[in-house]
Amino acid sequence: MEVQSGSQESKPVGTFEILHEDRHTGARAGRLWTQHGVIETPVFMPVGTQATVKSIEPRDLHEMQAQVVLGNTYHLLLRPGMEIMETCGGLHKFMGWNKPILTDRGGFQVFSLSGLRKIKPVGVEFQSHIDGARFFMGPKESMAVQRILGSDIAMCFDECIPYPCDEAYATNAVRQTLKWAKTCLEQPRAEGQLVFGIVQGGEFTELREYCATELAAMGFDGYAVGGVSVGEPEPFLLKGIRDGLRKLPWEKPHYIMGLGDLWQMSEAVRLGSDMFDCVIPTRNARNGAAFTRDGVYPVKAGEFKADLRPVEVGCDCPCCSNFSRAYIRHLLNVGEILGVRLLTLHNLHVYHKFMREMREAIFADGFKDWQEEQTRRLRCGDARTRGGK
RNA sequence: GGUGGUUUACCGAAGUGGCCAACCGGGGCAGACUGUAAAUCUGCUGGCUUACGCCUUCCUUGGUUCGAAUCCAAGAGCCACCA
Repeated sequence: MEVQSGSQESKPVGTFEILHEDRHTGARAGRLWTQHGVIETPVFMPVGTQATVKSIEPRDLHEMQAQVVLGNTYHLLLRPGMEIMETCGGLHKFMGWNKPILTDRGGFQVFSLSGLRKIKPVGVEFQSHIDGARFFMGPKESMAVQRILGSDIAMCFDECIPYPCDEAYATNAVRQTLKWAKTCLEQPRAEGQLVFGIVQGGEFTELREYCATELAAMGFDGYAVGGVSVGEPEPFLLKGIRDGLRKLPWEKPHYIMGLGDLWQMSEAVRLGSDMFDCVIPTRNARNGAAFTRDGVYPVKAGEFKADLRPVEVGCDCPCCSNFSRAYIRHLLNVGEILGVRLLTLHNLHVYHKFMREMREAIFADGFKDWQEEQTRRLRCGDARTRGGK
């Protein structure tokens, strides 16, 4: 089937076009055609684990020009459950979002809920974090759930290992991941649903290269690098990305899972990555952190008690256009939900703008300079005093 | 005017002779957060110190005691009832 883009063009679902490659780096700007529309890359995908990007709604997402959001297999299977999801006609209809959705496969919960599961050859025995009920999820179950969810991009069920992790364990996890990837690929899917394979391998270069090579041979619609940003020091994180990308087909979309530090994303783009997701801008907003192009700062801090400047000077998001730091700080400190919502809007706005600028810089063959400038600001800038008085 | 009660750190509130620089809430401050068990979690919240520790504290003053936030006396503030 074919999809229409903003212009009158149309291409088959699953097509990934690299529109331009930066002349001086590995960065590229592209377009991924999905069942629910075109995704322009590099792209940041807000995380909407439980069928909502916490505290905001689709209208907000459209306004900030979000192109695709995440949903989570594990969490949505537990609640509301697939019977209801089927009745409601899938995740798009259920949550009122008509643009692309990528569903995470529940494999991350193998990592994040490590105390509540047992890994077996055919899948993972989970114990629900809600009521303790035991249930099983393997590649087949995960894909079945993602089919019902009807996401545009389904992720392969895999084993995400922690950091640190010894080589023997990592090797075994890669073996498992590859076996499950093959099974996933054989499962029935929703109409137009793409499937991405996930490279694991921890900090071990050969393992990651091996995993990537094997996955590439299976022929996925796109590829993800997983097992990064699981608490490892930044040099290991970047190494994991480089190792993961090295053997992947260059012409397919590259998704770095869970990566959400602005500078780290720019670095990953420089190496040839296209897609990112992360809870940082949303979760940290709820915890009072304001993201700016000059770094992060806690708006909750007392020094902003009477600060009339917007959260970020020069920002045109709904939060900064209308409200002061003093007000946002007040809302957060008295526990008013509006504070959380406004700061979430701001942070996501910053993220999306960052991605759009990256894309422009790539088209202009100026990615290197752009990134250097951003690095200076993000890592050495003073977020708190941005814009002077 | 009389009788009874009460007074603890920013607020509330434990503690009623040594284990008390004083439990616990709230508030305040700081930090953490990378595919969401997260509008969460951690630390600090008398002074000086990185810390060990030292110093000054539980309304005020005086006393009892080896030792007092804790017991006694007087005073002050607040509360209740009686006149």
